[in-house]
Amino acid sequence: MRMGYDHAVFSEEQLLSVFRALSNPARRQMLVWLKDPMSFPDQKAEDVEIGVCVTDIQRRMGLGQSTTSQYLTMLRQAGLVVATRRGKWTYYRRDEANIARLLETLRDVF
Amino acid sequence: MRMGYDHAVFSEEQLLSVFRALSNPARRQMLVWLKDPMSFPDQKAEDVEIGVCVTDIQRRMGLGQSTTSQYLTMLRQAGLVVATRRGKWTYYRRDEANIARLLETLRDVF
DNA sequence: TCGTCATATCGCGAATCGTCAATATGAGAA
DNA sequence: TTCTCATATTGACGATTCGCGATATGACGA
Repeated sequence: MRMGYDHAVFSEEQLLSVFRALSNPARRQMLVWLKDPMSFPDQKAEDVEIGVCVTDIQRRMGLGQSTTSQYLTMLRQAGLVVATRRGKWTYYRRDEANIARLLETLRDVF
Repeated sequence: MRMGYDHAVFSEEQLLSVFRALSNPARRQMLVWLKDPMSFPDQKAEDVEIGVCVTDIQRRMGLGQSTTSQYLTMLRQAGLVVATRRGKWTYYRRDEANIARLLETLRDVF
């Protein structure tokens, strides 16, 4: 018995949302920075696994609050990050498993 | 002595043009179909290495002539395909070498 | 030199994107 | 309940994209 996917299948729509999300330098930057949550100045070590909160991401990105929130929503809908609500904060972290099988799928396009 | 790149470097601008080019189902389809030039109905075996001409691509895509030409130009500027003019025809083929090192670069983003 | 064919470029309207300020929602604190 | 903070949603508006038809360019054949 095994887990995960042999051959990840993404719908055209899913693929579209992924490429759209990535065709913006700010959103790509978020994704790269989220690889290392501790690289955010105010990140607490105990929250590393749950992710980084929107305000911290916003400050580092230098974008407006609403823009930051929207971009994170896009990344989430594209399946690139996962959001977890805890108290009044929403933490975002990369969805590494999904990103991995996405990279696998890209071999079909590339 | 070796050839190629250890660590492919793409500028932010180049990456942007790549993701923009791919964030359109029609352009992605072109790229996939171009993997096998002989899959185009009127493709001649002797032209396989040089690519497929615009008209053949257009017919298969079902897009307008100008749209097809523009999309191919985008794919070329993104470094995903190469154009070769021969007589009145322009043949397009995938730039496999560049696509390969692009896929390598994506590991940094993903 | 003409006419024709293959391709590229231009110009367009409709749709979407980029980003913001303003406002709404929702959860703790008082 | 009421205030405040973190986040999400809405509305706006210029910039860009989508795909087209019309037109320009460029190469060949007559």
